[in-house]
Amino acid sequence: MSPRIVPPEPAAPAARSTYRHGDLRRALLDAGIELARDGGPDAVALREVTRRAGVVPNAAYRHFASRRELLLAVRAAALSAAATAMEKELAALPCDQPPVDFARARVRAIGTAYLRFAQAEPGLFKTAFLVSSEDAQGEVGPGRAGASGMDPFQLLGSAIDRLVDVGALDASRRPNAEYLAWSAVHGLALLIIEGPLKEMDAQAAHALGQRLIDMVERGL
Amino acid sequence: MSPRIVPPEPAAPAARSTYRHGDLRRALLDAGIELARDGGPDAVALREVTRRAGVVPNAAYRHFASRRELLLAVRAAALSAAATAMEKELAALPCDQPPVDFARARVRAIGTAYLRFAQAEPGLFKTAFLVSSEDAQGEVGPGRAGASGMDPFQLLGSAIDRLVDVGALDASRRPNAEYLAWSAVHGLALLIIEGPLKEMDAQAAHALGQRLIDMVERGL
DNA sequence: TGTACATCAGTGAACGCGCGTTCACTGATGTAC
DNA sequence: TGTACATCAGTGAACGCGCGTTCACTGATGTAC
Repeated sequence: MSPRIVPPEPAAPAARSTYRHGDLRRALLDAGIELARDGGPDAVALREVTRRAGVVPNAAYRHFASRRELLLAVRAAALSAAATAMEKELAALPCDQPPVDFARARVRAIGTAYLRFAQAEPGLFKTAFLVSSEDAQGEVGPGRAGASGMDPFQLLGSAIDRLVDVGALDASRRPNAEYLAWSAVHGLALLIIEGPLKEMDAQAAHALGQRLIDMVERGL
Repeated sequence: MSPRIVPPEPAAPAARSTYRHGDLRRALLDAGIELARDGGPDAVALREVTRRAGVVPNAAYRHFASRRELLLAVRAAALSAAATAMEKELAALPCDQPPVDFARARVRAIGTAYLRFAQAEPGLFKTAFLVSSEDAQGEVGPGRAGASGMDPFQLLGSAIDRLVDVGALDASRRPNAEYLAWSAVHGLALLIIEGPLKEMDAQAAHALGQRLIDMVERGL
């Protein structure tokens, strides 16, 4: 119908009626999250993000000082999503059990959620937990947290604290214990999403995850 | 002295007297290993590799079909280096101990070597163990092994087999046990070289590594 | 209620970068006679 | 032992790509009078 030859325009952004965008920062962030979801942190390219938002590349600089700042914002969102997944897993636990069991179950739930999140959202997982800490330097703030106001690492830390409180973990073993637990699930998550366990089906991976968490619980 | 103005030539490659190179494949591979050592797998760029070998970019195509093939060769070398580190750690173990202790010590030694290798050679470690398995598809062969003829994964697998042989691990727990052990050290290695434990000094990291390996031993 | 103006979000064009890869070539080497 | 020739390792030049970032601009918005 249209006499104009339309150049290839994959996933044409919703045409703006106004000159101004409305909420470009949000749109850029959403596009960044989408890219991270599909391709991990390396896929978050400033140019592609603006393309998806239907805006010229340098427009991003009104909202982010650099590609790095955009990536950190995306990473915060990914951390927040992970925290939310953990909170959800925690909320599903039955409360009517002995405190020791409950405390142990909480730690298990966090590990399980970590592994599930890695499998369900490998791109976001990598963005949240595989960006080198020097790239992410000096960024703490909110935005990384779930509804509880805690980020994933804080959730794990407080669950392990509780283990000590109820007497399920000797206080002498407490220091750095979160890194031991985290190491185990972190490593398995990577073997599953990028490593030799990639071909493993979700069910078998979940079973292996539970064995891993058993190992941590027994070994901590 | 020279009247010619020499353009900036960082780390000038040894000038060739002959037209032919001699062993360009080896030179490219060595340059690739050096780049991987300094910057991990992403740093292995075909152009930079040829630059360091003092050769024009497309010369690489006489020896590698693509950048990917070069990277796989570098990765094989990195795996081989890791295997050698493990063999060295194994060789240092005293043999005059009960078989159960010895078998356990072997597994510990492999984990310890894995963590030491990660700390000593983070770039090579990432190249060996962080390249996604689909990027590395269809590449097995030799060149990944140490003197024993086994690659790192085979070394771990056979150490765990021995645990079963001497009765230190129930056969029913054997399947996939290597992935549980691997997960733990893999995760810690990453937390140390790229994650929040980056600032930890080598000594503290080693101590934490030993605690982690204790945990695995107790929990397997 | 209407006009002048400052603000500043998004435009348009361009920069230089390094990358992987392809092409037709040249010239040193080693082999066959 | 000496020459003709095939092989093939490395050259030279170019391609198109996508990237991050900078510049001077334009035009819609909201505020002050």
